[in-house]
Amino acid sequence: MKLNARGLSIGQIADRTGLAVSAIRFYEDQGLVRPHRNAGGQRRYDRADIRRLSFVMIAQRLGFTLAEIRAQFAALPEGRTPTKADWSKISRRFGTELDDRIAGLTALRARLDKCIGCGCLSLKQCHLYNRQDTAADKGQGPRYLLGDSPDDP
Amino acid sequence: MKLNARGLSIGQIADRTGLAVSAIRFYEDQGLVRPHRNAGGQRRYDRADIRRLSFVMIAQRLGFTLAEIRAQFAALPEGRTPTKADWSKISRRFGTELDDRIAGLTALRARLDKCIGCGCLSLKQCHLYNRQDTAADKGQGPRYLLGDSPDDP
DNA sequence: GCTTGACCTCAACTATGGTTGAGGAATTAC
DNA sequence: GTAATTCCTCAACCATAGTTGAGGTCAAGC
Repeated sequence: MKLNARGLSIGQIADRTGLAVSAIRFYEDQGLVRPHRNAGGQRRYDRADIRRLSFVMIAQRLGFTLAEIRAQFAALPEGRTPTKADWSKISRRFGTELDDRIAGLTALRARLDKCIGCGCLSLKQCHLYNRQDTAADKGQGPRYLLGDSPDDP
Repeated sequence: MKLNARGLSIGQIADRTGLAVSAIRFYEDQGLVRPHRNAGGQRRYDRADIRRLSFVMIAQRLGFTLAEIRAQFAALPEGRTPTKADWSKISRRFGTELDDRIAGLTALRARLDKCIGCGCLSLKQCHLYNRQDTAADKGQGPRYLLGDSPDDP
């Protein structure tokens, strides 16, 4: 095996990360990784790119979209290889965001419980669906979502 | 306005639920609601369908896919209109499932914290990605996901 | 009875997150 | 030096969750 003229091939990266070659190319399209090219036009990756791609996998597992991950990656340094401190900072951001999401889900879960317990299914205004911060709510009054009409059985 | 010859039109259902007409038709394609047709071939809905569709909206908000919602709806009675008890039973199922998801996310969040704290970013075996119940894991040994090589800085 | 609005089907298009395959070029192995 | 891999780009396709528009029909108001 040759030394690849400095850098790992996409297949080697795929083996190291467990990602499919097609997924790695796709992530490049999405601006998540920027390999350089060798004389023949083939992609060559740094070792640091393995970390970058692994981080993508983890963040996806945590429920983040590629666009969100790309946005967070904007905080990584441009000129130099990210340090452990850079990665820790990003990890903490994801952690905070994840906390918010868990809190949101927990609140939603509590509302569901209230609905089950109080017969909300026939209430005029559903605790679960009204006055939420959904984009669709903007400019609209409360809707009768779980009740057919005010006195429905 | 005529009485619609027993049943609500799709436009009336859209007004009551806040859903787009196109979405309601799509949910029918997905097997989530089964309106009957009048003599002219137009869809006519029962009042109970409003509840059904509202439940779809709520379950989606809770993070469930249409396929999952359809699967849960299989527990609703075939011949008769679902009672409040039927809906409560389904709500509790979603609640339990939601609890599991929140617990899963919380566990993941804890692993992320461990990674941040212990310098996991350079560990051989990442707590966040190894030995998970992911389909991709099957038949494969542990991978060096967040570490480039055993002694990488 | 006719016009207007609501409804019909079907196909195409949106975004997200990729995979698959065609046809060809580069690299590696022997 | 040649054969086997691996890689390249580009286009098409998968699922999920719908929206949009074309072309045509049905229902309701006056």
